[in-house]
Amino acid sequence: MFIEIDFNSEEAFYIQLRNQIIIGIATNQFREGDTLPSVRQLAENVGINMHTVNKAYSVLKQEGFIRLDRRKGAVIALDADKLHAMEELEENLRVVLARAVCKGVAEEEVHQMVSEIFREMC
Amino acid sequence: MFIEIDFNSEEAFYIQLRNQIIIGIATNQFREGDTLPSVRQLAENVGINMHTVNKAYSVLKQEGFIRLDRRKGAVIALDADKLHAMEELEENLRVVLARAVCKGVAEEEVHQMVSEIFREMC
Amino acid sequence: MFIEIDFNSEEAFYIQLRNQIIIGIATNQFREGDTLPSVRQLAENVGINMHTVNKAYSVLKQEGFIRLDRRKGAVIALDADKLHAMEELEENLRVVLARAVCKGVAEEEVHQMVSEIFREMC
Amino acid sequence: MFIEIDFNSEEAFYIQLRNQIIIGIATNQFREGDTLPSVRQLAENVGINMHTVNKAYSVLKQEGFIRLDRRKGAVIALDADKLHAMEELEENLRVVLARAVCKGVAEEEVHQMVSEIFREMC
DNA sequence: GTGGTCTAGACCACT
DNA sequence: GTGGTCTAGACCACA
Repeated sequence: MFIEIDFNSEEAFYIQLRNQIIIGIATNQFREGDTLPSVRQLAENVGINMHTVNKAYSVLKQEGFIRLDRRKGAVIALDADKLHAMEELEENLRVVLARAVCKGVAEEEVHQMVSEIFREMC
Repeated sequence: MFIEIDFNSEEAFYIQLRNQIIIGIATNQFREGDTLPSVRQLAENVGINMHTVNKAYSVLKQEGFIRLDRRKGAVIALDADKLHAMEELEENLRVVLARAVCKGVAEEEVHQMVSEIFREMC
Repeated sequence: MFIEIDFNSEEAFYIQLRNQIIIGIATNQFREGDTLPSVRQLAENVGINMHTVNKAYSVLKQEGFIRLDRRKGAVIALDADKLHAMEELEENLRVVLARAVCKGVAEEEVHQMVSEIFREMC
Repeated sequence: MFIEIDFNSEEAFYIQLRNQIIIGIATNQFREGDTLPSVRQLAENVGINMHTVNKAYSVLKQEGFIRLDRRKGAVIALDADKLHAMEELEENLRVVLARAVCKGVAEEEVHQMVSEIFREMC
């Protein structure tokens, strides 16, 4: 899977990294049990510092997307705390949709977009 | 409208402020042409620094939700750059939905949640 | 309160720092709502790097001893997840007592030591 | 006796191994003079590297729980340096109890837990 | 002035 | 060779 950092983005590198890995999992490019590259290796590949990758991995662990195995490194492992995920989703959606609504996006358009994104995933 | 800051949140105060105001607009608590409270007044009400409110207003202006009028202060004024809004929405949704999908949330559940949020707005 | 780092200890600086702060809370030298020194200030006082103090604070937050307030910095705030605390305690005690038992320490001696330590605290 | 490694634990494998063996001794599953499995065998059983088992045994020796015999391998042999054990115990207890006290555990509960653990041992 | 982020380099513990 | 720890210095966002 390709992971790329946008060096001009506002978003912190470790957040970009985190998001791309999560999208990678959602699109089945990474599967439960797969191993992520070592911090050093990924850092070199994308051209950022080892410690920044480390931070991304720590966050992913804390958010329940990976676990850190001393032998294998970072392994995809989803804690299925769906209740918490639903709450988080709702809070996120509320903000994201509010922005869109203000700019005139219609409910139907959102539903279409959701369907489209789901087609890419799964 | 109630605006409240979570002082322990990870999110910067000015981002919390911005988000709540945008939700306020989407839920019609603020309408096109309405005036937001003065920087000083809002700062005092929610218990944060004037500079922070100022920053929130600047961001809102830059993102096309308000205009700053010398006499009236901050006035709700939506630039309806829908194309840009759609692109932004898609990018945001992609990350937000990926997180949910990983934790086992189903497409149907997302559609329901979207509908529910739209019911609260409009 | 005095916080001191033993530069010859096996234990990581940030763990020493964490432990001393926890003991400080247990002995009422820090009370709920008190503010810890800023990372820079504490780092200078004890003679270690700012980032190391930061790490200690992060761990304390994650373990539910402090919360990070953007205005006030690190504030003593105990999440009273007693159930989890009891489990953790039992696991810790099991190891600590096993070591003592092997070396001939008697149950009565442990009870006395526990009582003594509780007298220092509270 | 069952020895099991938690590959996702924060704790180093050799520390986990050491702790479990010490608990094994305290609970009389290993007795003075008994022989521990060979490094190679134990490594294979629990699924870790020989070097790691070796390290655990070295630490156990250094801490006075076993001696390493050329012919018999690792033999349970407790140096009863009780004074040192008491000091170590106190230091450990101070931290462990402080954590518990902060989360609202009462002295009485600790005494009960100590008694319970002692019942399992001996 | 504060913490957050990023980089960088070094050493060590662990596997 | 891997991650963990520590140090250090720089810049920025935030309050």
